[in-house]
Amino acid sequence: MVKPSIEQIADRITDAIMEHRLPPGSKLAEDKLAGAFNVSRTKIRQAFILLANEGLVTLHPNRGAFVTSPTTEQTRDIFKTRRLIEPEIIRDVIARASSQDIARLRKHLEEEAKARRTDDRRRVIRLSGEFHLLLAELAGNQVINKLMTELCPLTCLIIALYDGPKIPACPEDEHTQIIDAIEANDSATAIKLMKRHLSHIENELNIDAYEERDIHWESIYS
Amino acid sequence: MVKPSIEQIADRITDAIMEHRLPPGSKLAEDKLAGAFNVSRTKIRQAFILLANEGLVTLHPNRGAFVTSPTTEQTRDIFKTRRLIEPEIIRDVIARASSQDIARLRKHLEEEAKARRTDDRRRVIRLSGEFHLLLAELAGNQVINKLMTELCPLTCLIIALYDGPKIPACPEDEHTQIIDAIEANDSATAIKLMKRHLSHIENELNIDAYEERDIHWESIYS
DNA sequence: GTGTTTAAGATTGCGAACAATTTATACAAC
DNA sequence: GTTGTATAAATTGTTCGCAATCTTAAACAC
Repeated sequence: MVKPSIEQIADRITDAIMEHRLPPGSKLAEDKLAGAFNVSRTKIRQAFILLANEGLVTLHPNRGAFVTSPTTEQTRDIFKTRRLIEPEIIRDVIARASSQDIARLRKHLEEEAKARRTDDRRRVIRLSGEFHLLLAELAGNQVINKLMTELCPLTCLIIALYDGPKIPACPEDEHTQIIDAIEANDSATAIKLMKRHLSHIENELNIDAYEERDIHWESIYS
Repeated sequence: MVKPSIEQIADRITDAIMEHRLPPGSKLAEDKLAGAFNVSRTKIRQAFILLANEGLVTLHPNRGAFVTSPTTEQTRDIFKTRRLIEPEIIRDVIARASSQDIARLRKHLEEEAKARRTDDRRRVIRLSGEFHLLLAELAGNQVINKLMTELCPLTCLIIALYDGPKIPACPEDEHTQIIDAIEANDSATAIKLMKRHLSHIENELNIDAYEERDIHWESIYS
C-alpha cells in the first residue's frame, strides 16, 4: 500500500468538502486523519497548510484545523470575482476550444444529468462545480485555472452553509444553454448566460438566516 | 529571540525574491534556511509548501526547493490575468477609497520616488510591485487581494528573468498618472492607463537567459 | 443547582533522529 | 581527456518523542 502525497491528501479532503460530507465548522483532528490516510501527522499538517492557504480550512493555533465557514463578505467577494473571471474564461474557450473539447463539455453535462436523475445529490453538487472547473481548464490560462480550482470548492462550501431547502447547486439547463452558446461562437450570449447563472446561484442563497455567523465584535465593544 | 511563524518565514523569502536577492533558479537548501531563521527544517519545509502553492518556489522531489523560473506561457497568463483584474480593482478603489486612502497612495508614490532618487534599485522594484498591492488592498475584495499578493511577486520574478538593460520595474510617472485619474474619479482614464502600464511592463521584457549567481545566506538573512 | 478551581487527559507545535535518495568524489578503464 | 563506476558525503523525506497548550471532567464552594 503506497502512501498518498500531501496533494493527494488535500484533494481527498477537498472532495469531501465539495460533496458536503465535511460540513463547515467540522473539526479535522490530526490523529484521526493520520490514521485514515495511514500517514504520520506531519503530512496531515502539511496538507492543512495547503488547504488553509486556499481558504477551505481555517487553522486556529493550538486548537486545530476546521472546515471554513465562509462569511457573507467572503461570499460576496467570491461571487464578484467569479463574475469577473468566468466571462473571460468563456471568451478564451470560444477562441481556443476544439470540437473534442466541446465533446468533453457535452459529456460532462450528460454526467450531471445522470446524477440528477438518480438523485445523487452529493454528486450533483460536485459535478456542478466541476463543470465550471472544466471550462476553466479549457480556457488555457493556468493562473485563472488555479484560481477557479480554489473558488469552486469555496462556492460548494457556501452552498452547504446558505443554500435554501430545495435548490440544486446549478440549474441543469443553464449549463446546457451556456455550452450551446459557446458552440455557436456566440460569446455575448454565453457571457450573459454565465453572469446570470452565477447571479442565480448567489441570489438563491438565504444569507440573512445565518447573519449571526459573522459578528463584528469590535463594533459591539467599541 | 522569538521564533518566526511559517508565514513570516514565507514572507521573508518572498521579500528576498521580490528584491531579486534570490534570483530565479536559486536552490533553497533546508539546512541553510533553518540555520538562517533559527528554526527546524520542519518549519522551512512548511514554508516551502506555501511558497510552492503560490508558484514562487518549485519543489523537485528528493532534490529540493528552487526559486521558480517562470516560463513564457506563465508570463503571458500572469499579465493577461492582471490586465483583467486590475481594471476591476481600479473601479472598486474609485468607488470605495476615502481621502485617507488616496493619501496612503500618494505617500507610497513619495517612497517610490525617494528610492528612485537614491538609486536603491532593489527597493524600487519591490515598491513598484507593492504599489499594485496597495491598490488591491484598497479595493476591498479579499479574493482579488490574495490573488494580487501572489501575482506581484511572480511579476517581480519575471522581471528578474527577462528585464531589459535599464528598465525600472514600473515607470514612475505612470503610477502617478493612475492615481491622478483615480482621485479625479475618472475610471475610464485610470483603467486605460493601468492597462497601458501593464502592457508597457510586459512589452519591455526580452527573452534572455538569466545569470545564476552565488548566494550568501548570511548577508541576506542577518 | 450554579459557578469556580484543580487536575487529568487529549491534542497540537516543534525539533531531533533515522531512513531514503541524490549529489559529489575518487579512481579505473578506454 | 572523457566516460563509467563505486564509494562517501550531503540533502531530503519521514517518523517518533517530548514540551506546550487546550479541553474535559471532577471536586469543591456558594
